[in-house]
Amino acid sequence: MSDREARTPTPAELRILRILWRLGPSTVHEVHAALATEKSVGYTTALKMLQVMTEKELVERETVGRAHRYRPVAAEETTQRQLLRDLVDRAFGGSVDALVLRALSDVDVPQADLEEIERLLSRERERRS
Amino acid sequence: MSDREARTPTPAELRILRILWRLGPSTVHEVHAALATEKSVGYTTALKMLQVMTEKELVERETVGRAHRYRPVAAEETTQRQLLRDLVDRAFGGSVDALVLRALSDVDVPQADLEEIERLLSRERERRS
DNA sequence: AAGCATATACGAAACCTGTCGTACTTGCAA
DNA sequence: TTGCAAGTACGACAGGTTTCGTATATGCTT
Repeated sequence: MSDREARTPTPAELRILRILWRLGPSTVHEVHAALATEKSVGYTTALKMLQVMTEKELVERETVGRAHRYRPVAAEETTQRQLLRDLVDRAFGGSVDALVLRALSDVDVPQADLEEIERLLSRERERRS
Repeated sequence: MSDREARTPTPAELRILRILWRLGPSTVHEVHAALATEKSVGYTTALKMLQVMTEKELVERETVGRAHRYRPVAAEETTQRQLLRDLVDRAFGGSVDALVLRALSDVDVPQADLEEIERLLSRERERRS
């Protein structure tokens, strides 16, 4: 249990990571302030989360005076990929395109986005040729 | 707590749902047999899961002699959409296309799949015009 | 009718997540 | 130098998930 596993972050952990990706390295105070705008939560809760996340190596911290400044260990992109991989495996039998197709068939996706994705997709496809 | 919430299934629940979607309505015995091929787990564990899932209304059951036959309440497609919606909200700031783009940039997606998706995408786009 | 095989029901333990209260530390201002 | 403000550390608990052991019910075979 003490080692390298790179488990996917829990929902509460992800909420904090998103704040750190947005704000950059931040103190508990700053994280708590940002968190409190979307969800009522105590200061020590934010602190404890960050401590646990440090333990799990989801974040690193640097000492600044008497306080700590936290930063995410993984880039947002990396974590998003990991979460997608996880979902693809758990719910789509490992097929990325089954997931993509399902996502695109969502009625909420605006027409304009479909066109945009189509453009990016063909660019991506060509990049690989 | 007694009512309509439609929470997303937990990982273990999803494993069972996938079996039911694949096999159709099944007994505990059948679910356990299928489950055991991918993961070593006791019979009563499968039974208990199904009981809890019935409680949560993730599955329904019908009595067949002394046994029960279980079926998923929601279609696979519906659950996949729900899980995607959840991930989009938690990790992609609500943007479906951010998720799709990230999924497609995965190096594991074969070239042929990109082409396939492109085809389906343009069909979907036209369907909506 | 007895007894075995096959079911379900139920309770509880181990673990994880998320929340917070309380105790402790430390730097700085008066 | 004393004490307050601003921090961290730690323990604990409530709730949920996952696992399984044990108890109980029931139908079939002889």
